[in-house]
Amino acid sequence: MVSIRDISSKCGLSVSTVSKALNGYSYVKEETRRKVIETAKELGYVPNASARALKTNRTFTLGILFADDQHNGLTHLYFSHVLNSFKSEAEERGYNITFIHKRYGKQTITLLQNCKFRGIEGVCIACVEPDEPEVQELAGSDVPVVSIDYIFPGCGCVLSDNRNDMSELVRYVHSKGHKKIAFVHGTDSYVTQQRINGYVDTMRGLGLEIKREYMLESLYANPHTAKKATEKLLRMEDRPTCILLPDDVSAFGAIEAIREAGLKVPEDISITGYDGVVYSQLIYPRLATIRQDTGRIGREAAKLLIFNIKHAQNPNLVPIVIKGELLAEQSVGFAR
Amino acid sequence: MVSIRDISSKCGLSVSTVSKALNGYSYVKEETRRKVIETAKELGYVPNASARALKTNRTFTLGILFADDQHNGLTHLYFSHVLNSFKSEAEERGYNITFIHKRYGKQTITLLQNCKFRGIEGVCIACVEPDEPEVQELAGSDVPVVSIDYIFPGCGCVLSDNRNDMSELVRYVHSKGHKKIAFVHGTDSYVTQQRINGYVDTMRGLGLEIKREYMLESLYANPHTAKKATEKLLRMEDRPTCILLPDDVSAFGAIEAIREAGLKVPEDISITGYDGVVYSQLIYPRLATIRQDTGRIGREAAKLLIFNIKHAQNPNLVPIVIKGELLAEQSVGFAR
DNA sequence: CTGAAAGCGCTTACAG
DNA sequence: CTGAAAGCGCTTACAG
Repeated sequence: MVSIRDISSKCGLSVSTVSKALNGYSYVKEETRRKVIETAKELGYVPNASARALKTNRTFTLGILFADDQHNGLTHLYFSHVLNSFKSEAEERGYNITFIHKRYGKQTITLLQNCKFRGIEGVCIACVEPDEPEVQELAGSDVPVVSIDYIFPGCGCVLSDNRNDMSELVRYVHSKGHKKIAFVHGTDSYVTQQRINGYVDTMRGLGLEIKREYMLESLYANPHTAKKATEKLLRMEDRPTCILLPDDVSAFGAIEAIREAGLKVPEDISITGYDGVVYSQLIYPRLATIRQDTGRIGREAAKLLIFNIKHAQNPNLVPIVIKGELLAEQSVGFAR
Repeated sequence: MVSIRDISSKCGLSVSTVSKALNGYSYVKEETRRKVIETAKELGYVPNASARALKTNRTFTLGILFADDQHNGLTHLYFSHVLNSFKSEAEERGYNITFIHKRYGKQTITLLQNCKFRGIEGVCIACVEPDEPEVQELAGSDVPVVSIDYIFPGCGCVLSDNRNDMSELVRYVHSKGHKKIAFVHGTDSYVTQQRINGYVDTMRGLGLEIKREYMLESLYANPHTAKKATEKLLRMEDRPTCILLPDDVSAFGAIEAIREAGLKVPEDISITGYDGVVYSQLIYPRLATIRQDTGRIGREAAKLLIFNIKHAQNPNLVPIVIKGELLAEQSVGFAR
């Protein structure tokens, strides 16, 4: 590997001058700079990130912590979109992306130790069990953290506008004449709380009855538990005319249950999804849903994290809320 | 940050002894080792990866190059699954994962330079425009490369068994009585070539006519171009009784075209997908398709890459072929 | 079994 | 504008 020293001897200059010329700092005679750069190219010089990091204490590396309760990880349709835009934005700003894990050779260390070890400058936490002690430790450490769809005290965060988006969804369904609106919600979490609040308050505001039996729990992104919940709702004497599902994948499960019951969407019963993944718009009937602006969520998260790295003494902790978009599609019909 | 030097002074030992004790090499008195480890824990010592890498020339970091022609990147359903298992396997073996890109601060460098700069030990190339000069440069360099679904000369690779899987699909469709089998294939690539070969040879072997008009090109993972191609096939006088699509996402486009033509799957026309993504089994009719073993593909790629890093002088370049699984589902009916 | 010394490749005050 | 020197935190022959 050719080093700065090779350039220096070839040019007859000191190592420090070469370093300055290469990095464009301080005063270096234009001619000298040109000669150095030319020689570097000629020799195929590539700097050594480890050496630089050791000296400057900067790695320009952001970590991603990314694992949901069902271990979908990267295959989670919603979060893979968020991650994708996070990555683009971060790379554009000169940062590298890596994944945080617990391995250290053949041993196991904590997530925080892994970050320290590798000199990771900041971490984006998404789609993770926030109650895990190691995640808490990381979020409470001096490593800047930005979370998505969850609030860690003292950390920046980007949130989708669950409460208001949910409210909009309920109002839309109501505008189609529905009064008996069931809500199959995800398991308990910050997001779920927000959505339940949006649902309950809006129902109340519209003067609609909130039936305890109309609110069922199901795992996120799990069509099977969603199917079960839907079946339960369909069996009720006074069954709902519309079912709100926790996400689009769950909606696929609901559709299956409805079809197996010999019913049709939206003629016999209406449903909605959540997230607005591409598949929800490729089926018939197209799914009424909330399309999350995953591009903005990821980009804002990257920007915020980088900002907070630069302003570690005075980070921006105000939640950034990203509004979703109602897709008023075919799976909601007029209530009869 | 507490360093090895802090431990050494606290213990009254030399830095070298501390290093040896911590790393478990060479002879260190058991008592000494215990004292060092205890003090390290007490002080909250975490090693410095940059310093170690600078000295040992090893980063234990694998790079991912990952961008398809349509810039789906991480959101590509098939490849995100492959990546997910690649990541698990690599991390279990003590390697870190990062993404390769062209940024160097505010400047742009080549992919190979980025790898050299960051000391990346090996790269997994997936879902990329293999003809790009920078990708070629990387694949032809001394950095070990493993590719997925593509063969770079001199590099290891993991391939799905496109030719045989395609053949199995055609034979399955034929077993249901279909003779007029159209093939909407993806744009030209290694994978496409293999599948076309599988299609053509099997059709021929079954004594079926191969109509030039039955073979149409469409972008991968693009429901819109697939829909267009399907519409074209449906308008033909002598239209096919079954259409093979390039992937499951495309199949969604085909289904739309068929529905809009007032026809039904599989009663009026049969279709198949490819890849076996989860959504293909959540719709009605469930999609007949080839389910790729993305878990194995990713794991084998990681294992192979790590093997080739360790055996750089004598790498394993024999393609690893991973068979898919035929899902004989509802979207193919009996030909009338 | 332990330690002194060199050095990985770079950056950066400091002096000139 | 240029250079000598120190040092980032670690590992590793080598000597004892």
